[in-house]
Amino acid sequence: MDQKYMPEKIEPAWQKKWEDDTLFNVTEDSTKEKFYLLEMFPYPSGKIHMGHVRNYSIGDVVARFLRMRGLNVLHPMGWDAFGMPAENAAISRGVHPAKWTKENIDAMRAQLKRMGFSYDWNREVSTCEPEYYRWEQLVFLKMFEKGLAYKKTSSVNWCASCQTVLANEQVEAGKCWRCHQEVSSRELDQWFFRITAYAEELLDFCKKLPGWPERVLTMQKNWIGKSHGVEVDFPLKGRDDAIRVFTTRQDTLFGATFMSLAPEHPLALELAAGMPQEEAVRTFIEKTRKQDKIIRSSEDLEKEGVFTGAYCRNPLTGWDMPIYIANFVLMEYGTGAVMAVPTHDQRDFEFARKYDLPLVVVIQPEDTALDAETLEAAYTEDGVLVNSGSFNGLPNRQAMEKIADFLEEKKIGNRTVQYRLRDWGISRQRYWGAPIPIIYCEDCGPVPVPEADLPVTLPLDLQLGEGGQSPLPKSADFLNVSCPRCGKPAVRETDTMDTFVESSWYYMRYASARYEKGLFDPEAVAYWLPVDQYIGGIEHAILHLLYSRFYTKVLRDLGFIAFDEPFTNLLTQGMVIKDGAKMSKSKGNVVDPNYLIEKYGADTARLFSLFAAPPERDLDWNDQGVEGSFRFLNRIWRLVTENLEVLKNGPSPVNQDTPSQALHRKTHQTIQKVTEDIKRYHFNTAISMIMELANETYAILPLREETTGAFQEAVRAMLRLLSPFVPHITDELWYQMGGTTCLINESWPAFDSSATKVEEITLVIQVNGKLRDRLSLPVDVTEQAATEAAQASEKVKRYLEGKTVRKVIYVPGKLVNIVAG
RNA sequence: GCGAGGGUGGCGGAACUGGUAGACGCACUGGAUUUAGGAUCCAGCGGGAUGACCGUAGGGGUUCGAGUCCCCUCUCUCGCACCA
Repeated sequence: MDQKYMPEKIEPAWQKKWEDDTLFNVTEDSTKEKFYLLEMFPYPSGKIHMGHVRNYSIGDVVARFLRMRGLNVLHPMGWDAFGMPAENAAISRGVHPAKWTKENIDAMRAQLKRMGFSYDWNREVSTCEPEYYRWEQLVFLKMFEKGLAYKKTSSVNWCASCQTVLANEQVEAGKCWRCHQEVSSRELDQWFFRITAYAEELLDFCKKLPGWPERVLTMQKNWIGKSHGVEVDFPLKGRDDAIRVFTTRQDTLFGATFMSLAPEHPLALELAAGMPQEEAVRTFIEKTRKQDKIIRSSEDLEKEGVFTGAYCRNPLTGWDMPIYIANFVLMEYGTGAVMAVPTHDQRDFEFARKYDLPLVVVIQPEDTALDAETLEAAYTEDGVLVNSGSFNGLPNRQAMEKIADFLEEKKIGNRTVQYRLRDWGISRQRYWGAPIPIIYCEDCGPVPVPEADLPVTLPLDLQLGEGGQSPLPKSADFLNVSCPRCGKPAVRETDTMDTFVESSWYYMRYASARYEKGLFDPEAVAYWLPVDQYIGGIEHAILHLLYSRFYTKVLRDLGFIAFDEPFTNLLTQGMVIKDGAKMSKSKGNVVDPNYLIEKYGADTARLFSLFAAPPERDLDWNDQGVEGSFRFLNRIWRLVTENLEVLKNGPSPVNQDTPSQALHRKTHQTIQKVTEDIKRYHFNTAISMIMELANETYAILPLREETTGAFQEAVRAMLRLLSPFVPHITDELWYQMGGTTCLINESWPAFDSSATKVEEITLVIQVNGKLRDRLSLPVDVTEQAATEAAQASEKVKRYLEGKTVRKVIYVPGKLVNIVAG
């Protein structure tokens, strides 16, 4: 009696066999073409979710497919194991972060294995292990040496609920990216990575990453925010020095009527000193500095300022310009000083109206004169220069160049570029992270930990504080050391590194995960890296992907590696949606992969997540759709098990009868289509083509002597084509049919182009572009014969009645269009 | 506001360089089988007054022919947003 399809029985058995046979473990092999396929590693939260199932199913199809095509495929998995949820669990449940993390990793590893993903587990990496982060500390020291890691006091983003600092990239619309609480600002002594030193290269290589989605490159480009402009000196009245401003609108220079300084500008207080305004200026500066950073940089903040009492001179007009302190001017961008052109900048306009400052129109539309008195908003469009001395009459775009030339000639200013990108703040006032390998000595200042003393191990015997504060500053054992330079008592840095540092290089570690002599074995890295295909969520478009690109360039410049970009091709998969919303606990629309595996098996979970939508789009989860995928696998199961005797024999040659030839053709068309579709990551259409093949294979039943060969061929191809998607059921059926090798070690089926050829084609006949008939004609029909056949058609004749044929369009193999009127 | 990407049956989605719109699946309808339910199998399934018509957000254009190319409008999603 045939056995029912019971995934819960066969799947674990195959997973065990794969593991026992170390089927997925790879080594460097210079005789084979390598392919490094990587999916973003997960944070070990304890359970996989549908996003993981989808991400890793996509990756596994590609990995298994390329393996079958003969490539040496590196497909590793690991854990982004540092981070706050571990600390939160420690606080709420009293478990140590290390224990919590380890248990979660064990649970998730088991789940991933239960999904049947083809990872080389020998290369598993967990970033919270000293064997991993010690190399990150080494890189930190090298960066420190080169000035790429440095410390400065600055106003930083502070998340009160997470009790730590956030990088600019980790603040989303004023809220913490992780806990979504309001972010405020604090003055803190922080470590930074000098990512701005690579701004130009990070931007430039956007053009050199053709394998990345346009969307991601655009987001990175916007984030880096390069703008071209000029720096201009405005001489201070009564002093020898000048205020330097950055502007992208040098064409409006003649309209600059006052100056705005950031409250943090070094000259702010100095200029007001001794003036009647001094007290007002001091109060204003204090007030603004106390103000929340995010509120301060939001557009709807009322523009406010205060006059310093000082003046500078417009270098082109010679006018005296009052100098104001303005709350909307940011010290971190440009020079912290802005020349104010109220007629052509909306912010300056509002400011000028409020404080009754002069307005001068210098650009206006070609045919309309603007009146500064009655202007209701700044005119920011293009136009022609007026009130601008010798530049009058020039279109402003041209004037930009001319004025820039003029400024450079007169040595008043220089063309320059500015970036929006800021340096990456990596200090975190957290416990569960990689310690920053620095020691503070009263005499020597910050001293790097000697390389020989690495790693600086995170002590595991500490208890977390009540409010989530790091226990490191209170741990005498950790804290107290002697200065490596002078030997005097000193203390360790107690901040840990942002976890994005770990994820910036884990993909290199996989190349030689157990290597003990350095970050990685240079030969292994030279063989495997860069990653050929990276797959992950779009939410990392800026954060992780920009940091990784930066870190790669740093490692290159430190001499560790020879490539420029870490990920040659990037695929960003869409979210998993249910009932119109992203799956989330708060929405209550979460589907647990465990439940799916129990009810339908891993193969169904994989199949549905690949079939329901193309990878880049959001996937709408539908329980009935899952049933459909399960049903399909049952169909495949029965197709094989009910014809096992026939399938065990053979394969015998395909007969020449019509049904056999039709199935034979469909088999080879399917091989061709599925191969092409997997190559371009159109898994949903690949699967639907296999479904069609299954339908046609069923249609040939019941088997007769002469159709056996075609049937055997179709089934054997079908199982191999399906195996990257649903590896368990296909291996099971393959072995039942007498196979002795797992399908991942079989070769991918080749298609016979002569088999896909047809003798007859359906030619579409149109009259004036409208479909009127379909004719079955030989493939090699001549244009003349096709045209004649078309005009002979009864259906077509009716439409031609009373009309003259003016033209006939013939597209070989497709259609005949008769133009008549 | 700026930038990017989308709008195709009841639903998820197909359609390579312009050439049969709606593959495949879900849901639904009818039938077979069954004591019944489920499962399975067969058939149908864009709309419509069911032979000549209309249909890919709406409007215009190019073309023998447009979901696909061009222009305008609407709409949704995402990213950035006082960056001088």
